[in-house]
Amino acid sequence: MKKKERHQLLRKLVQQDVIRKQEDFVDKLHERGIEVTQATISRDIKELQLVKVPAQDGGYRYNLPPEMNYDISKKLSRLMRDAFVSIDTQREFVLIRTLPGNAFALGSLIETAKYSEMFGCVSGDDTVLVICRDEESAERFQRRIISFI
Amino acid sequence: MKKKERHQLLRKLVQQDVIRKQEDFVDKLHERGIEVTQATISRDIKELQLVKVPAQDGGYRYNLPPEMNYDISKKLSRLMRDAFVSIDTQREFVLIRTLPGNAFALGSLIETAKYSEMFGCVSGDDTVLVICRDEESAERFQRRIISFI
DNA sequence: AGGTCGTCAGTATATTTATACAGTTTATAC
DNA sequence: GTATAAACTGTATAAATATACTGACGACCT
Repeated sequence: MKKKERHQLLRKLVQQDVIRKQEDFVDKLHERGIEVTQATISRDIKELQLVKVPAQDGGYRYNLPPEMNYDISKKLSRLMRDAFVSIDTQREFVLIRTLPGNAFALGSLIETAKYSEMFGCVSGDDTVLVICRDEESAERFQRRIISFI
Repeated sequence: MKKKERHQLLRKLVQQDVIRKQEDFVDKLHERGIEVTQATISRDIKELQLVKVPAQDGGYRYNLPPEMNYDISKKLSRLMRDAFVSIDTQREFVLIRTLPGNAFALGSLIETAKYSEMFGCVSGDDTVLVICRDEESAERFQRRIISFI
């Protein structure tokens, strides 16, 4: 296992799992049979510029570098302008319709952005369903998404 | 000194000074005659969702929450579209020209965004001069700025 | 072969950060 | 007023993170 590969993996992990502390990374890697220590993770985090963000649930979680988020934000903006059709809320659900074939990409971006209002997200061909934490979150989320257009 | 005020101050400090660790906050507040301990700062940071970002210089610095940066990025984008006139580099300097009266606002935004390429920044009425770390940074910085248009 | 340089990672530890607990103040109800 | 609860902070310490130091490994020489 080379450093480069590990870095790749860390980026992936930080996006798909909730990493609260560096030991979580160590554990995840151990699960995959990769031996590393917290010290190495600390150095990796420094190189990758991952950040520990205080989360809305009172905990903490590691995240991609803020700069990357610019990119995500930009991509989201571009995609929304290109493929957005409509958005609607119903209780804690937000339904976003896109031009056919674009929903999956949009869903991925939304997932990566990890909005705090969001609880989960499924996407089909022209529809993204976002499940928020509650009704209020759903409205806030809708406003956010609209602001990208 | 109420918590609210302190939070305001922390936001200001984190933007205008380089805060490497929580003790730096404590020191800055002491300088202003405000008594606080690291524990309080830790809790404040959690509430304000400030993040400790690995910096390009090998150190660390605290920053505004990534979400806020979206805003800054958006504002920058809007202002650039509205007021941008031209941009040019010369060695490690980048000169941005804007419509009269807009340079100061643009400079402030650029300062807030704290681009790693940037060393310093002065703004007049229709001109922002950005001093980068070196020639390469200057070019990278120019590309970045252009991408906002 | 041996020698030198550079990268990388572990161990041990220093440094930094988070928090349990307790005390104080401030708001709210009675 | 007094009682009770909630918000806030410091102290002490636990927990988490960063790093000095060291050794291992490989690349590239002579």
